[in-house]
Amino acid sequence: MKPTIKDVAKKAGVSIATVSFVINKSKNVTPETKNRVLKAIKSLNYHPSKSAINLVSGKTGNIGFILTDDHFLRTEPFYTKIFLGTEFEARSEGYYILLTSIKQDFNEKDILPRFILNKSVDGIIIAGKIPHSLIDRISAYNLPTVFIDYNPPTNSYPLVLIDNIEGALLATNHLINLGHTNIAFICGDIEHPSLSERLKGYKRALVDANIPVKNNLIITDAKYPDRQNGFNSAKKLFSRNKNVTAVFAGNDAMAIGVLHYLKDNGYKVPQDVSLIGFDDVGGDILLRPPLTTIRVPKIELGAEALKLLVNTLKNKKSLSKKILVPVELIIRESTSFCKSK
Amino acid sequence: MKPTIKDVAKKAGVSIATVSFVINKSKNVTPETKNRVLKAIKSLNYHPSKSAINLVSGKTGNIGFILTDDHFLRTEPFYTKIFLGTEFEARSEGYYILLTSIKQDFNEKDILPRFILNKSVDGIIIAGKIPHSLIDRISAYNLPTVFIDYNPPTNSYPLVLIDNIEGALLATNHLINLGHTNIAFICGDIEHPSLSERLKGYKRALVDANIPVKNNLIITDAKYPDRQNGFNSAKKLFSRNKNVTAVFAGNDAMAIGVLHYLKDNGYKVPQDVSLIGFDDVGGDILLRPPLTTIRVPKIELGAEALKLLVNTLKNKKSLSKKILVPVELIIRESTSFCKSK
DNA sequence: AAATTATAGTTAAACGTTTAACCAAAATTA
DNA sequence: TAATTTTGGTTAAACGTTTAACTATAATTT
Repeated sequence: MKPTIKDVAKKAGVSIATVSFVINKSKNVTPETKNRVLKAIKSLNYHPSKSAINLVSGKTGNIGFILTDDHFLRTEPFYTKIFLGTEFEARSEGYYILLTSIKQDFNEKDILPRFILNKSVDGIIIAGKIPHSLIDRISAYNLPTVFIDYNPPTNSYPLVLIDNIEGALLATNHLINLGHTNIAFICGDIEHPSLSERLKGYKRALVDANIPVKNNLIITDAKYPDRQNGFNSAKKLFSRNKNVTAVFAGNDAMAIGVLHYLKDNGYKVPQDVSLIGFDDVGGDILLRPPLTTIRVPKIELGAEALKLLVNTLKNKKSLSKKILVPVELIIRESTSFCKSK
Repeated sequence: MKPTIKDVAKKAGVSIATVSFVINKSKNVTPETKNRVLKAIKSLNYHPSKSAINLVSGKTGNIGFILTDDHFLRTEPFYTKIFLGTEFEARSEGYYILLTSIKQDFNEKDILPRFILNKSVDGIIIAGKIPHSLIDRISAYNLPTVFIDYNPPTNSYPLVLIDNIEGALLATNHLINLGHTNIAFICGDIEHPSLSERLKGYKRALVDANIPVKNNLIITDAKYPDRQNGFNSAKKLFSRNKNVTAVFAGNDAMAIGVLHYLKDNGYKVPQDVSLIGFDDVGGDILLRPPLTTIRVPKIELGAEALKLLVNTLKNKKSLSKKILVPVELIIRESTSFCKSK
């Protein structure tokens, strides 16, 4: 049978309270007894019962992680990496993560994640854009909540966001520095704050460089920003615009779609068209040429969110912080000097 | 404050035991009192405390799900879908899933998943191939364990496996029926039981059709079976074999790699070469032509594993069952009649 | 009608911790 | 030296359930 604190106490010749004090580093215990207890713990291979701890503390030791299906299953392991970051950080903090996915079109009829209904979590991390109605219903349970890569318009939650503006500036300036002036911007799901910020950064970079912002070089829609969308948008762009020399895609998935379009239509990358993405999902090793992109530290995003949430849980006071994780320009082979001058 | 069973009891005018009996459908309770209790539960929005239940039952209500990093992060959402199946099924069974990833090169020094060390799970599901040393160390904790898509050579665990032989027969016969005779087989990680079975099925189909099995048409290695590997293997195959008219790749990822190679080298699919994969991961919508493949019901794999594990947990006796989930031939556009006759 | 059994419910112990309240001995202060 | 404080511990209550043991009443059997 699993050893309990009683077994440890007996073996060490102390009361169970003392064992508890040793484990939790509270109260004063002589180094001597402390060692005896520690030795007993080790020799019995004792691990405190989570259930018992949870029962007296009123906590669950769990944190819920919510993701939409499409984010979880998308080809590029963007959100899965974020989850990994959270899970990894949770190990050191002693929390377990309950991952659940919800349908992207979650509606009033759908039932909330079970861990919320059953109050089996101490807090929640929500990664990516989720429907409004869901946010409202979750907030009714007022569990501490942290959002990753999504800034819900209504409420003021702690946030862990990508420095999208900076990234977009980096990307656009990179193209400008290479001599490009006919720089297109392609992006789906433009209602998403992260993506609309990338558009904002793109525009700002152009303005700063005294390059006019042309609307026919900007292809955006509200559809899911995946490869297919990138392909379609590229088609739209190039069919009415022959002199584009560089494309900044809102994320790598769309950039890959653009790349497919360009290849299919005889454009050479980067000789004819430079292409830059965003995210650095780097899944597809076969991609030729390797994609220049803006690296988003995905593991870190997840880890930061967990830290933020744990802080909130410990301090009780929600510090409503907003963490902006920095991005980095990764130059590979899909961008080069503008030749068509 | 969260309502407890006491609050419900008081509100319904019964003892807490009666409330418990109502919840657990045990013992006799008059429909009348039952309704009173149910109404009280609803009006208070009462949810039993997991911690308390776990404490008295000695169970945790959690199930651990172990996956290697590369499986979790691979481009094709194969194992992620399996996880989704498990998680979904767990909802109806009332379990929570603790997902953790381990390094693919997990070794003696690495520490076991926390939920095992802390005994925070009632059972474990392991998806995909994992290192031997890990299996041994986990088995020391003798937690009920179910394997998905991997049959560890040493021990006799309950298994949920893909019907790989049947799938390979289906795939190869499909090509044979289209008139192909020079059918190649390409696959990495051939030590993996699932993949070596696909090879076995390939051979059997050829033999059954009186087509000689030629070793120079079989390209296998021990590397991870991803797109890159498929690309490399195709290169190897076609550089020494010009008359191949059909390729059966061990999984879709490798098939996609093969497709890339073929496209890059002027082969038309399916006009020059028919190509069939396995898994039906169907991630990459941009893939042209759409891949004929063997569909593996991934969600079902995960769900079956959970059911199997829960049964084991409830019956106490490990029924050491082996579930073989059926596969299905999905004909798309990457295969066609053999023209070179 | 008496004896037995089934039904519907209650009481209280147990699960494994944390922690407030307590206490004796040792150390410090006056 | 006596009074006070600190140190190093113990005892026992509490957390929210389940469930064995019990009881009173109703239903059934003889």
